[in-house]
Amino acid sequence: MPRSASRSVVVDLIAVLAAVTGGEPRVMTVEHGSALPSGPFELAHRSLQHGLRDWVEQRTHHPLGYLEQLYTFADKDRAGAESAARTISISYLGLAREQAAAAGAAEWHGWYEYFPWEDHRDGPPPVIAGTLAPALAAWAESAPSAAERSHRRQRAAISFGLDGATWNEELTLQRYELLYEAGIVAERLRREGREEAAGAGRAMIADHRRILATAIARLRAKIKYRPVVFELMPPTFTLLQLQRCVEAIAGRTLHKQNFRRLMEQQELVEEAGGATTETLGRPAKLFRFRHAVVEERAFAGTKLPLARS
Amino acid sequence: MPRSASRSVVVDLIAVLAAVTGGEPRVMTVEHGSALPSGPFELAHRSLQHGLRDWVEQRTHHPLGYLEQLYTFADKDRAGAESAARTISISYLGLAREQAAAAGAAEWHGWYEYFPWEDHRDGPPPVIAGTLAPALAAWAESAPSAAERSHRRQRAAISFGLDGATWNEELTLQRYELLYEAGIVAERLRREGREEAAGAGRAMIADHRRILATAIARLRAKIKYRPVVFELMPPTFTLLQLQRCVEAIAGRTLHKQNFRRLMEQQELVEEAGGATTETLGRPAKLFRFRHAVVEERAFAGTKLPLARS
DNA sequence: CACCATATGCTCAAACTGAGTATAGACGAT
DNA sequence: ATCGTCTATACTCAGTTTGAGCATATGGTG
Repeated sequence: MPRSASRSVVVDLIAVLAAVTGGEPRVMTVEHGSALPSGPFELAHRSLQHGLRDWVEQRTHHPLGYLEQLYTFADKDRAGAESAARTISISYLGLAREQAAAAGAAEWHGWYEYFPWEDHRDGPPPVIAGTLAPALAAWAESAPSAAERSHRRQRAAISFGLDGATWNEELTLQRYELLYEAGIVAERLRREGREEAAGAGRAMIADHRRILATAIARLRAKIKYRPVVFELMPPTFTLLQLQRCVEAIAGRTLHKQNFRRLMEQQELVEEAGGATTETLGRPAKLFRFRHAVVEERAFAGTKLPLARS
Repeated sequence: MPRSASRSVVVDLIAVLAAVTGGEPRVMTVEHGSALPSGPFELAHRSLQHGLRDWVEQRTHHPLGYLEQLYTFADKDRAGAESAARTISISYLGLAREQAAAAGAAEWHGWYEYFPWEDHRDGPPPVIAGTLAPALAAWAESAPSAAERSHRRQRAAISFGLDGATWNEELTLQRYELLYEAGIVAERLRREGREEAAGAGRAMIADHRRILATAIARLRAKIKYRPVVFELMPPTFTLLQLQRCVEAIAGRTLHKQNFRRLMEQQELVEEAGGATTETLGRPAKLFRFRHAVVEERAFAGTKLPLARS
């Protein structure tokens, strides 16, 4: 593998900016919700991270709390027939607070518009049993061999929690890719010049919806072992607001008492004094995030059965 | 952020190929251990992943079990003074089996050569107390303000498990970056034209050691919630061999009985029949990985306190 | 002032985890 | 032949964590 320069490659950045407002997770879009914000890779910036941060903060007029690299997409056929040149897209996931999301002329769209099957907060959404499950079943049956049919059925069942399998909210990307492979989402049909299907969520240009699926999957996984939720919250909040925010992202409901216990025993929050009066019922205490713990503790991932030293 | 093409960008791929042989984790290198294998981004391949896989398999003459994208590095000053053009490096982490690692003319180096402070299998390595801790303390004391001094001390203590803090094996990248910032690793000193320090591990060209640190951190985290160890094992193995492999990667020892229980209750392995005679003492049963479980189960990440539906 | 809605606290059993002790099977030395 | 050593495998147990219920506090509303 000799070292030689490969030119004529276009590099751009794509940002998935997420916020939770009014109990709904939203993503910043352009082109009336059909694309994620993107732009050329600027040579001027010291680092990718800095360039993107500057650009985002300029656009939202608010500091951006959290930013991490998501994935670099470079498959040959990802842009569809639209572009001839090879494009590499480096995507980032950013988290913004409520106020930031509300302000400015930026377009924010609820991310379940694009993935209606991902919101299980009120139980399994009807689109699964009504549209997706039958379409996936048809796709499975259309396989050439019996082995392949069985394999497809199993993949569909595991991804979508069918046939008694339990729903796993972290499989967002696998689910989207399965629907793409099965020809159920519009992006795939569009590629092949066919009619667009209804009921499989709102489409985006190129592979932007796949990038959004990647972001959702990453955030759903991350929220469980790093205290990133707080990047989405206002300075003070009630525990229920915090729980609602996690639920919005995870797309499922949590056990209230256990969620509280978890927050308290991890010492991630402290009372900020005061209480909300806006809500009905007994007023809830206000809390704030203990920034100190992030520094004090190195948030470990999961555990291995360690031996004592 | 108008759409416009940015040319004159060099894109290349860097592979971190890991294997565990003889209880030591190793990484494939070129240039006598001073660089990771890399090459230009080929436009011909259908996808990044495919291109890299072909190249690696050609080189090692063995199928590559696992391959995932690691990170895309694009900071302006990462290549040092050596290169004028802006380079983007897309790095991948691949796992190879023992045989693959042993065969061929490829150079494999133990990764603890580069990170001697990361191997805690025989307790905290002497290099920490002997070299790193004093150097970090000096660096902390050299800070201009008291607040900064205290902050530096805390960072060092948490990263390296000093002052009673517990060692967290997943912080490999943070530790390397801290040592870089403190001017303790050779890469930093080299940049500034100073003498190279001894005892802080073997250096690599450009930012290759940082990329290796990223790979180690990722693998250490991943091994806990995805069954990727098996990609490093031969077809059949004893449970102790499996444990030694995990220990080699994690850089710490595990509790034997609990490790076994974990393996068995997760049904990740099944008896392959037969036993090893090579070892002293009672022969150990041979096991094989149950590939089926990967398909059957969607390996969830960590847990949230879910409510029943 | 009863009632409603939400917040917060308490309890308990099932599951999981860390870690110890005991037994089994092969080999070599006495 | 037997004993000791070494490793593998099995059993046990207490402390902790988790899932989930019930109970009580505290405000507003009719």
